[in-house]
Amino acid sequence: MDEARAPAKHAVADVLIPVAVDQTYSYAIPSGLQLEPGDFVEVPLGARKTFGVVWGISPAAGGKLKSIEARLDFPPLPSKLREFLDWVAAWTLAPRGMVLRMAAHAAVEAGAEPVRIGLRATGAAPKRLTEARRRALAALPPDLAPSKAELARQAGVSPSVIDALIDDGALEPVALGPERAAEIPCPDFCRAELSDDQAKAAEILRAAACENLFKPILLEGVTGSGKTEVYFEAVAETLARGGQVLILMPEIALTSQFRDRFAKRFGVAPAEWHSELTPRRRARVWRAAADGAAQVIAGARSALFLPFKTLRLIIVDEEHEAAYKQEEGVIYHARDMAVVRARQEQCAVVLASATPSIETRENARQGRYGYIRLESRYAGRQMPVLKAIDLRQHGAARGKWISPPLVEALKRNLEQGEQSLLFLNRRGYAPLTLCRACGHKFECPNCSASLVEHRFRRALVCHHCGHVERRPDICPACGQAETLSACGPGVERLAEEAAELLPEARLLMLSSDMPGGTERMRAELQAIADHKFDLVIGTQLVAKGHNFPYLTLVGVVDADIGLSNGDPRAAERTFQLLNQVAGRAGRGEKPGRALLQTWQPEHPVLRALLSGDFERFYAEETATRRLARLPPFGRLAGVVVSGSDRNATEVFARALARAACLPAENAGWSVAPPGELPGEADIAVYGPAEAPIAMVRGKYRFRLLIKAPRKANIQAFLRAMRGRGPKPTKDLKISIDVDPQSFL
DNA sequence: TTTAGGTAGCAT
DNA sequence: TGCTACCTAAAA
Repeated sequence: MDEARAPAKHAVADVLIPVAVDQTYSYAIPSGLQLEPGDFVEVPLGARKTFGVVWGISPAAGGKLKSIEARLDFPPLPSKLREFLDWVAAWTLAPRGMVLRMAAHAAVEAGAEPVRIGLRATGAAPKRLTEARRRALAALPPDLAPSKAELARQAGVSPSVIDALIDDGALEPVALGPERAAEIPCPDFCRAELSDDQAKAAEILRAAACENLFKPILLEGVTGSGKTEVYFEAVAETLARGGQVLILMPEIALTSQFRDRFAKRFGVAPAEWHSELTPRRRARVWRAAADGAAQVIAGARSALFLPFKTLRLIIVDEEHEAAYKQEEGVIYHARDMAVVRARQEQCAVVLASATPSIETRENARQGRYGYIRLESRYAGRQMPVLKAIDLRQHGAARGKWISPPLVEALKRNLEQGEQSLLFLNRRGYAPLTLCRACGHKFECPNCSASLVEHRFRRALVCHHCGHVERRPDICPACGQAETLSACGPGVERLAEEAAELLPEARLLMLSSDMPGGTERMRAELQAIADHKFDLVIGTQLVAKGHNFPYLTLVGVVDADIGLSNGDPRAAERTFQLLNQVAGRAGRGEKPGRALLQTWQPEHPVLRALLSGDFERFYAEETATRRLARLPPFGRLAGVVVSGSDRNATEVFARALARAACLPAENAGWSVAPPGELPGEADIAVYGPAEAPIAMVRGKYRFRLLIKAPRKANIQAFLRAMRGRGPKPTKDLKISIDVDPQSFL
């Protein structure tokens, strides 16, 4: 057929759109529109319009297609990022559209950058020179032009004075360029003095950063060993070579002290990325990542999806932190995905921690990751001395929680003018409220967890789902007054006790549910660092990230909390947390110590912390993890759900068993990695990576794979699910016989 | 994720 | 019969 006379055929763009579908949609490319993969476009979708990203271009196709409306003015998504997004979607079983949304939303949500208008003196004198006008002109800087509001504020005049000056022709508006999203860090601004150990470690990281090859490295160093200074050297090296650096951090609260340290080393603060940024700022940082203007971005887990132009180094700080798990929407583990992204970009990735996760430690041991260790504290500082207080011998008085030896230590520390921390990882006043007359227990109506009394708020709160109710004065079950009794300690109660014991101490209680938000939290953490308090009582909030140079004594009120809650990671988590808390002591000039109140000083976690023999702990814990096996299931089909969140996983396994009309005992949960699921179950159900399941306000949301030796098992299972059991919801997505690949 | 289009339940 | 709340399928 004569090409020239055939009806005009348009090339077709396969566009990924930010909705919960996995496929790309095909659109006709209008003639005259040049498109490349990665380009942002506007497309019609049903009754509305949305943005999308061109994933591929094919020559032409039959059928009627809707047409692309326009090419949007955003930096195109680099191909490596597109591959990464595809990979993440496949791994997490999330629709690719949702992964795209996560990565591109920031660019689009803020809309067009508003044009900034500044003011400049024309040189012409105003017709009338009042005092206010004189002040306004005097406040005008010679070089750069401020905005109208800014000038009015600086001169202390009302904006109408400025307007009048513009009308008079004394000032003229000028268009200003967009605000800079990032300053330029200087690799040699202020080199830190490194110890021999640090220098050696830094050299290895620097070399890795130069190679332009995928290289994961675990940087393990005791609290206070100066890991940050060490990886800063790799950052400096990367900057010197013109590459971009991503520094992932678990919490935003961390960033204020971190940015100071960064600024000290590199002259300016890094660009930041986290959920508290305004949409406008986010859009700017996004662009700055894409055009290379932001050379270093420090951010929370979602920074992993920024469109870096030349990403050459990723740091995952505190890699063991559970905050790296995204548990809603696209469910992923940012630490693992950081490794994947590094592979995609062929660059180095440094996982830093004092107490690495079992997985990372194991990867290092097997040689899949490089391994660097810093054994001693920086600047000759000593590690804190850890001691157990055996509660079987030195129990606290009835209704009290601070044991005599700890009371003694706190008093002495106060007398010496030094700062102490009492740590209890339990918010509120008391974890349990009972009626002494009838035994009624206050439970959450949604999740049947016991309600925690918050005395300051005069409320009973469910820490599981957020349910709040007023604390009644009479028992709702038996109607008697004054019989309700608070059982067990929370930080509020501990603060009460401490205030009685040390009335003259300047005391601060800190927990994440205090009103005032991040702002106030930061101020209070700073006040602690400035020694404005003698005694701090806090939850794990005080354990993370912040340095308190005057803190010399840490008292852990209940070192056993969390050891027996059934979570397969309980031991690991407790070990990490207690190490972090204890490590707060003695970071300044004076040596520190930590006293751990415990009922079980022989527990492997306590033993490891007290002896400092982490090696043995890791070996034992890894072995335990490997051995985690399910009870044999006999001839009946069983359900196994794998994942590390014991609560959600187990609940879900049970729900599935019920749906499939199986006895509850045939449901189990496992922490085995997907490839190593125990063989006993006829049917194994497992989710991707770390977090197959997210619990959303009492409902469960599932993304699943089902694996079974025989297809008949699966069919029977599905039939049972569709039949008598609870109806699967739309959140229950089941795909069959798909094996997630190992990510390395 | 968003939205149009259906259906059940209930008041008019 | 109209209205709303709730559910579901489809979006190129």
